[in-house]
Amino acid sequence: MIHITLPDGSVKEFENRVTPYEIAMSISEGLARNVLSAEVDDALWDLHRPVTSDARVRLLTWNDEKGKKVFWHTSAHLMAEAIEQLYPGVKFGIGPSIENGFYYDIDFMDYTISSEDFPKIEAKMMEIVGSKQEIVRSEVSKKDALDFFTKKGDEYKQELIRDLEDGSITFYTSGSFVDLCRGPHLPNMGMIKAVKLMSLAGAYWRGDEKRKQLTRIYAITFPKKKELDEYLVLIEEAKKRDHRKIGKEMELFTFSNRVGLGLPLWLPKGTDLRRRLETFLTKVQREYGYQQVITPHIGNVNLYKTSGHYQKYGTDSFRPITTPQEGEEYFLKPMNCPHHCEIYASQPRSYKELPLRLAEFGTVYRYEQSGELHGLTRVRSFTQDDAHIFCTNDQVKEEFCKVIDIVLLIFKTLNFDDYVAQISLRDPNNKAKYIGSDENWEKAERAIVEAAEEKGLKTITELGEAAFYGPKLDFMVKDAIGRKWQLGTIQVDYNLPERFELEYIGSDNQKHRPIMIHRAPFGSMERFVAVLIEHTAGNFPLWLTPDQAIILPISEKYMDYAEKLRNELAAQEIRVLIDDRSEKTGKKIRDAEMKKIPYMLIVGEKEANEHSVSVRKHGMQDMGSMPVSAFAQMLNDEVKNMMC
RNA sequence: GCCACUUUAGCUCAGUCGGUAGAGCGACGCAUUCGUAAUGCGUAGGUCGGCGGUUCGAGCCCGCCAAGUGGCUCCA
Repeated sequence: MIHITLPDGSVKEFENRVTPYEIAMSISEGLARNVLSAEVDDALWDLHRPVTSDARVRLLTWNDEKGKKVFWHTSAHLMAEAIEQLYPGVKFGIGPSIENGFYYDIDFMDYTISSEDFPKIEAKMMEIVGSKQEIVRSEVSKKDALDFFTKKGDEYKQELIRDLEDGSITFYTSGSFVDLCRGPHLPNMGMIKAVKLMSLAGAYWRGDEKRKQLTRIYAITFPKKKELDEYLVLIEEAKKRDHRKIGKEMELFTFSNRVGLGLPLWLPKGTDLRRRLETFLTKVQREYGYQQVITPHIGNVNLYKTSGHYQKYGTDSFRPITTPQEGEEYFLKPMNCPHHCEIYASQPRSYKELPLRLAEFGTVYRYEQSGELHGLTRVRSFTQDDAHIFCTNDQVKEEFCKVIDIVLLIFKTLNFDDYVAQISLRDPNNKAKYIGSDENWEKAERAIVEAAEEKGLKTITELGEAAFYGPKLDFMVKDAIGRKWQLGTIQVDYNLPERFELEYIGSDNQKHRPIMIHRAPFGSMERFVAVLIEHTAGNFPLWLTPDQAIILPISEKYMDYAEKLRNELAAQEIRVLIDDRSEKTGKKIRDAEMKKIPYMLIVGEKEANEHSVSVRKHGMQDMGSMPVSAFAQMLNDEVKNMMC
């Protein structure tokens, strides 16, 4: 007898072997129909692979992330099988499941393939699905595995096998298609009811730029046709939130080839919005004891030799600027910290001055490969809401807490609730590659972990992701189509204080080295605004939006009143426009709605006589009329309530 | 930078078989003076991304280049 413990704690007894499928059957037929895979003592398991000893078993369905992964991984095999049938002789790299679907990297040899071939491949996949072929797991020896793919002539699989341990290698066979795979898989392809090939991309074998580029096909599958349709609608909706589209429509920013790639031009309305964010943060930072500084956009090559960036990145960055007479070399600044270090070093510092917090909205320039540029999220010129905190070892934790407070205040003010904080620590097995003493690192890492904990952040911890100069905490959010971006960042740095020989005089009258914390709660203004646009779909909070209200006169007869009204509201710091076109009210409302202006003020004879406005809120119906003063009060109250 | 695709009016897009370009929105003008999501009529606006080739003739076919999009690699 063996004992199977289910997630709810119940225990079932079976003869000496049982498959997860049989376990599902013993619970209900419906479950058995829907179960995709299983988890046996934390290992993923094929449905028909027997369990032969006591174990904890969790049955996985489409509703489990892990169940989806198995479903999509099997789908990758399905796609590969279809492609092998259509293009005999192609070679396969890897084909994993991803967050939404899966991909397969394929060497198409002499075949050329484009998205026009997708329907053909999809049809072949559905044909294979129709045959409901079973998927069979087999354990093979390393030698047999190598022999198989040597014979097949697939050097990519051979390379993968060479890195594997003998005795742990498994093949999965479906129809004529045999693939090296850890599994597990669906018991048969028949469960896949809808397939869609999404896109095509080049991908270097093993992510190495120097190796061959394979063709990556992204695709997704579903157990129900309806779910595919819903997914496609979701993607269409997400595209409507794309900050590049909304940024153009709302006249926030633009790009010009003549100015250069990846160099954003902020239009008046976008600048307006950005300035308000900057003013907001500046005010918060003042309360937190920051001092504003301004530094130039370029720095002498020696600055970057001192900082170490020249040695590390000099050849990858923009080329230096050379002065005509003296031949001095300057670089566009790729970061603000070296300049700020020199401000710190400009005078002797006492421990009584620490923590010293220097803040700057500093525009930096970084070379990014042309193919990598993307709207406002990946550019070559951007403005960091940068600050550097110079403090003692003992102050690191408190400073971290305070910065987290600022980030959370911003997120709360802007209703960002879907973020993850990533703590990046040292690789414990390779401490040698990091600068700074063991003792300091441990203290700083502990400080970050504790600070994140105290602030109740939802965190993930990544070992080995720390920069060589210190551990860090990054705030990650997703854009409209699910891509993850780093926004806020807090980084401890032992390196620059060392390189710039920064010092302070302690209470013991001895010289000490400060610790530096880099931090940017927005990250960069460009990226933050991009994410904000996608987050709000352009419906910015009232305090941020470029235009808060628009006056819609019923006819030209009420233009005088509209003008008077505008002046009155503008005097109360309300940003208001007038639609003075000779259009019908319905048309003006429609246009104002589409421009996402929060308040529409319809004025005609009645309002002019009463000194009132008829208010319509964006996305809502008529709110009725109210005195002008009441409207102004309401607006200002709304703004006040938004500022946490 | 690499792979694939895309590029037609300010925007969104159509353009058949190769025969010198169209729509809607927007802009402008005229009429209309209007009460909660599109008033009517008219006008202007295009070296069809650029350069070269094939052809009697190229938006359409071919080549090169540029930019955009989706990825890869990288991101101090």
